[in-house]
Amino acid sequence: MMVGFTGNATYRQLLETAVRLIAEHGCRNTTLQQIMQTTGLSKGAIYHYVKSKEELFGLVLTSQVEAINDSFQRAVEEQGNLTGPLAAIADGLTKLQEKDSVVNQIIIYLLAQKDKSGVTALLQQYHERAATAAFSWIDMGQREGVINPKVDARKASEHFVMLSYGMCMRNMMMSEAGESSARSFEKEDFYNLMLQHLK
Amino acid sequence: MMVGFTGNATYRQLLETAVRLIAEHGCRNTTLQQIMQTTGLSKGAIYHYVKSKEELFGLVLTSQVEAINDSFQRAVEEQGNLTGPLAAIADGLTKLQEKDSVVNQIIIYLLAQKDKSGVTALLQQYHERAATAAFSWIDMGQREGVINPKVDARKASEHFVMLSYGMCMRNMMMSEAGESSARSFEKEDFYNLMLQHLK
Amino acid sequence: MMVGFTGNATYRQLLETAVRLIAEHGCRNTTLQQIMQTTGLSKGAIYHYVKSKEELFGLVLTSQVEAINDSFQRAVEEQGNLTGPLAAIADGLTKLQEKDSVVNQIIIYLLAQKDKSGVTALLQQYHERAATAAFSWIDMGQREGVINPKVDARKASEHFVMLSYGMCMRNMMMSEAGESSARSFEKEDFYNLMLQHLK
Amino acid sequence: MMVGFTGNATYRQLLETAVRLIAEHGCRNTTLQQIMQTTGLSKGAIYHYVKSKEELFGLVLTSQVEAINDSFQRAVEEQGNLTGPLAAIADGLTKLQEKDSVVNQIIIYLLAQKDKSGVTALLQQYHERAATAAFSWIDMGQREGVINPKVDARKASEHFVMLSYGMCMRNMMMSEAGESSARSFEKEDFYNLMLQHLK
DNA sequence: ACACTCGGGACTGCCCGTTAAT
DNA sequence: ATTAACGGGCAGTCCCGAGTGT
Repeated sequence: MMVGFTGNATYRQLLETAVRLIAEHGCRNTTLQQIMQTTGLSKGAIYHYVKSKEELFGLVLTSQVEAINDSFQRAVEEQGNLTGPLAAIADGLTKLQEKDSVVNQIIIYLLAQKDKSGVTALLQQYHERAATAAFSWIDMGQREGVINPKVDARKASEHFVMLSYGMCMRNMMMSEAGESSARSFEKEDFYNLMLQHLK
Repeated sequence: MMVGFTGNATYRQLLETAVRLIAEHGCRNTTLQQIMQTTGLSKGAIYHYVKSKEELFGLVLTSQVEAINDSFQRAVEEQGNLTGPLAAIADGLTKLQEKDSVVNQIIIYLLAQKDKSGVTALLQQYHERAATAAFSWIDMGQREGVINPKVDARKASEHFVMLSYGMCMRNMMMSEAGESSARSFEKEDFYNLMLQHLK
Repeated sequence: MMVGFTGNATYRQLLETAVRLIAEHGCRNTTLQQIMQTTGLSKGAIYHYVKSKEELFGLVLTSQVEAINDSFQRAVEEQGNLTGPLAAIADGLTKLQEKDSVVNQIIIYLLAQKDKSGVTALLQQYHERAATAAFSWIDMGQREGVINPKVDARKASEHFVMLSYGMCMRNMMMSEAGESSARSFEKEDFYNLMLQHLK
Repeated sequence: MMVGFTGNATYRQLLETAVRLIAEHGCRNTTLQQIMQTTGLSKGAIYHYVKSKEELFGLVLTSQVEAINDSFQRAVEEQGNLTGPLAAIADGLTKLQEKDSVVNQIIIYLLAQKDKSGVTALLQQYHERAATAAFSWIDMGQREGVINPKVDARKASEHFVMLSYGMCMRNMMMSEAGESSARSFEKEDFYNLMLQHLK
């Protein structure tokens, strides 16, 4: 269903509106009525493109991930302006978990209703995509000699993705907290951890 | 509001029923109507004890965590029947993330609506509790000499909690998946990782 | 669910409004929104009393049947002003099938969605009630000597109910028809038929 | 609109699919989407042949009736293998009311929305067709001397059709019932009744 | 203080039909 | 003559508060 619409104007409008509303009000508060009102589309029109609110959000999810991956590839190609692929990787991964990024909000939103048919598929799709992306990044690093070739790229990528999930959850939980003792594990810690493993 | 009811019969019935229904149907599908029907209580009666569905679930959450921590303490006291405190720690942490445990379901459920007033507090409460528990476990290990005293117990505990969050999310996402290449990171990997860090 | 509300004011208002709206616009066009608007009640209020639109209509159905039966009993008690119990019976039965009576509209409406859970029960309930009413009428006639005691009251009552159903359907089908050749079977034919059987 | 398509392939596919889906899921649950999906036709294509769901179902109705009448004519021609035209008539009429036959489901479905424009016409059409069929059957019986020539064929046919309607409704209501006391009026009773009247 | 009935408002999913484009 | 796109409408579900009685 998602195929073929990619270039459609209203379809893109739908996705963009969803992103904006989610960023503004969160997933749960982004109702179909708001989307209808903002886009000017009717309920039937929306249901012509997506078959549920969840699918819409899932589509937003993948599109965002795609964008992040693209920006990573571009960053690598431009090279040099980053302190090396390693930093790019760290940056790519952390981008996936910024406290209240749309991506994470959607993941949690979907996770909370994975009993609904179809939702699990969306989530697995995302995980697979994220894991392979991380894998390709590490692999690229190994070819270029910046990452120890002995490390199991597969396991390491899974490990990093999981860490990123963990940071996401923790950050969501601690957002707006005192931040005092909470700030004990941050981006740089994540970066160091990675270095330790990839040397 | 939660104080003073702890010993009340109907209050306990409420919690137990909630646990059972969540385990059976998941958080989202556990509606107030079902709880009403199962307990025989009326809507108003329930709201007399808890002021929202979220609070109820939060109460369930902490009660469950309490139970897990107790069982950990007991396990340590009995000692010997486990291969050492380290294994007990790993066990304690993994218990917090078994695929579809009630605890994790509730966490995700709450996380998905942390914009609601009060929910964030519940989550922070949980995180703090989990982190301090992990900290106390590591600390205990260091005193007994099984864990390298040089490691920063604070950071390590945060790290482990995050890893446990990550595994939780990944497992929820991949549940019912082909499990073929998915089984690349499991309990033993977690255990090894811990050993590496704590030596 | 219907028990206990019988005396409630809003509940009665609900039923009465339903009857009126059905009589005016038909079952299908009587939407919940109209009911809400007319009664001034909210959706939640309505669903507090009935658990579906069908149940509401079913409740209307039985209440109407009850009313008809009552009016029959009263007619018999007053006696004399009718040409005898027989005519009263004929009148009672025909009242159940006046072309566009609310009763028949509801029956058809429910019949058209008897696949929905609970609807079948409502219909059986109605049929049973109607059949036993007819039976009691015939029985009463036999005791008073106006009806041949040899006839099987059970069978005859079923027969009459079925005939009444048939007339209902036919009349609904032919309503607004030319009425020319269509008027070949009417109330008096029904009356004669009954006489023939009951002598 | 229905004229001219009779021989068309996709048109026939449409009808057949409708019959099958109705037989499987009932009228109400046979949605346009299902028909689209099963036939592979698009919404526009379907609406090119019929101008509403009701018309489609009406078309199915008449086609089915036609088929029944044909089978009756064939049965009469073969003669002898039946105990006489009378039995054939009874058989023909009862075939029109088998509990959950597609025919009756459609009739009820249409009856429930006879307020819609055009639906009444479809129903009258059906009734007329059924009544004249019954009339011709009785007439045929009188010419062959098996039916008392004194009976008013017109009235009798109307009577029988109505009885058949009544049985249809009753059977639909009582389907899946205890069948204990319900089984008081069945096919043979119907047959006897006919004999009584036609002698 | 405690318990509950009664009522309110919001939202999702679904479905049928029509219009513009080809 | 076939399709994609779109428009509205409706039922059912849910969580919750306001008012009532005890």
